[in-house]
Amino acid sequence: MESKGAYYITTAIAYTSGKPHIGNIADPVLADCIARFKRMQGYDVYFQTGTDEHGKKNEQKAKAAGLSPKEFVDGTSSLVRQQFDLMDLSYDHFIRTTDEYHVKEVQRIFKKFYDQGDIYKSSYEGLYCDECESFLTESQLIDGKCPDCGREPRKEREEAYFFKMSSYTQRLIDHINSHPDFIQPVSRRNEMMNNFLLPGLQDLCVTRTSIKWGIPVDFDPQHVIYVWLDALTNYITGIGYHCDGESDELFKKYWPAGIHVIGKDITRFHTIYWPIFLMALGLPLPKQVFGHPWVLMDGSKMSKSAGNVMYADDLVDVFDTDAVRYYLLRELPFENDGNITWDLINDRTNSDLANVLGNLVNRTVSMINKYFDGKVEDCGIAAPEDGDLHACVASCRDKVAAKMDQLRTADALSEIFTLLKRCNKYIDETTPWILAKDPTQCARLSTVLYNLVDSITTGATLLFPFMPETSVSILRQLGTVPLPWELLDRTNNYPASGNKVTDSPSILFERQEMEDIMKRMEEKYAGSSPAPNGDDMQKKAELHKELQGIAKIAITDFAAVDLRVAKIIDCQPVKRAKKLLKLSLDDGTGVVRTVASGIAPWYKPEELTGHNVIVVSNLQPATLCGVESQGMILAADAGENDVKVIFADGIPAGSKVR
RNA sequence: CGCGGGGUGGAGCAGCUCGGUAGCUCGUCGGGCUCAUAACCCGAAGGUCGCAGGUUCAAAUCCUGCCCCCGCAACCA
Repeated sequence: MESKGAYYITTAIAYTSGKPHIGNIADPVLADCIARFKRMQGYDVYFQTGTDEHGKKNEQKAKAAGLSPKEFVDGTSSLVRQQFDLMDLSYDHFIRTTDEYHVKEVQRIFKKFYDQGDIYKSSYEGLYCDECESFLTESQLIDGKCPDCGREPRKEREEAYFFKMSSYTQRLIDHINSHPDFIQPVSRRNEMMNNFLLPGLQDLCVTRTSIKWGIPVDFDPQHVIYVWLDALTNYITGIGYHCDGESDELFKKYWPAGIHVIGKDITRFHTIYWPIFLMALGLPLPKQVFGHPWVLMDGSKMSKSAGNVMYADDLVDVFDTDAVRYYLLRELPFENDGNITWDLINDRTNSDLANVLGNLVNRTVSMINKYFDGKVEDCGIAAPEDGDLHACVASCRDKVAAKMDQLRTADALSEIFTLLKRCNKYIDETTPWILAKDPTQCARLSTVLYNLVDSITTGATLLFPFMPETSVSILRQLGTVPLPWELLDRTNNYPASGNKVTDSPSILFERQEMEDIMKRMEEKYAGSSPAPNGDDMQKKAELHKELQGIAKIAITDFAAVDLRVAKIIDCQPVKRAKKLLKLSLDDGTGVVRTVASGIAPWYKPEELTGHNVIVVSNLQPATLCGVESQGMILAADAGENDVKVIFADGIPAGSKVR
């Protein structure tokens, strides 16, 4: 097949602070689908993904785990890669920002920017809080004080390198205006223009001295190159770009990228800073940046603290890789955030994959075995009802391609399923089981079944980018191989005679009931009790996992926490704070203890006054929204978005809790 | 007045850029069929498109105000 040209596709590189959840996986799955589709169309595709490994968060997590930063990210990077591989991603290269070639090239790029005047050394002057070791902006201050600790910040200058964004702003605005497809979806483009570009860009601080775990500026090593210049450049370092020399063949062939697939939250970095870095390097800009929406767990953002995280490996255990891929590609919307729950994915898998697709293949193969001993043959006995089927099949390829051009994987899949449903309908129209009873209709029956096999072959071939394993499996059962792209808009591609379908058809997707799924998850996380529905089951499994994972402490550790009963003598809302209540407590000492507590959404001040609560009395004081909090009161997360204070009414103030 | 996104039949989504019979999937109900994974096919019910105004011959779509939800940020000690 003649190549239609090079196409370079990337995902955002995943941050290595822990195991990626299903929402993080959606991005590479989407990119993989596009990559596979482009390959099928005849493009010469290079698909890169990887991990972003520097930064303070990893530094801290590594320390907490008692590992060196590199040891830590080695572990999490391979965890990411495991999850990716589980989803059958066809990446050509997996880059790590700790890879030697990347580190060296980033340093050279930095130097080049510096030499040509794009980066200058200056000092960041601002208000600095010694306690929190961080710079604050005017707008962050609360009554002129640090919002975190309430201390008076002082003016401080810190040496840092800045990238002169302003000099490229107009060029970027012009580029975006003249390339309407550059930022997808369109709503993101408007957001970038109105909020960042038109008001004018500030120069970007591109180094830190407070971070150690990163790529040092080689000519000024106490500075570490800050995340975006490090992370974004992976797209060119990964294919062998050399800023002060001849780039590798790979780079010459594939740059500029056809598309960067990213999550919507990092659109700004990919559509403003990244293009400007590229302009400064004198490189062409990527053709397209797609900031896709998120996958939400039952309507809210997945997060470990909320306990609503779903992982690819758990889902694959239950539904298989292709079903999970299918769900993500079918349900991840284009504009708005999508939703995932165990029930939703099971419904989708049962109705689309088991009923429509799996059953179609199964009934077709079964009939051919039953009536013709597995042999497929077109005896050329056409009938009027064949026409509509043929038209549907022949038009499918271009409809799917049109949707894929717009990155609408959900709509593309829906086109393929229109074809599959048409096949099911064709079976009803032609009633093969009736033809089979009439020996004179034998040739017609054979043609009907041939038409079915031929149509499914087209459908299965088109399905490949979405569900590669399933596609191959269907074609194998039909005794054939994928069709070349050029033939997909025609019918009668299947050999007119000679091929045989498998004599032992296998079930592609088993129908599952939620109860069975629960049982399996229960076995996996033994100890959880049966649950009434899938979401609940998920929560229990997560909770069990969480409790297993918590390190045991010694009794002396617990003894270090001083808990006292205290009476709430007054309670006031805190101005400018939505969640905080300021409590005045009598802890038996006679001195009023003030505690700020984030319970305002659940309690009115007057409901609390007079009650006794348990307070952690020896907690390091901290200031929240200008209120110095001397301790914390105990409360429980009683459910989804519900907090209950633990009352100790009837116990005298000052009593020690142990 | 912090920034941003959203509210469409029971559920999940599309339609909104460029106004003109509200579409898809699941579920429900009724019918058909028996090759097949209680699968498949046909039909039906079900929506004043968050609320209130405005522009217009015409508004889910454009404008204004309000209500509610969700992210981020901040304030969960």
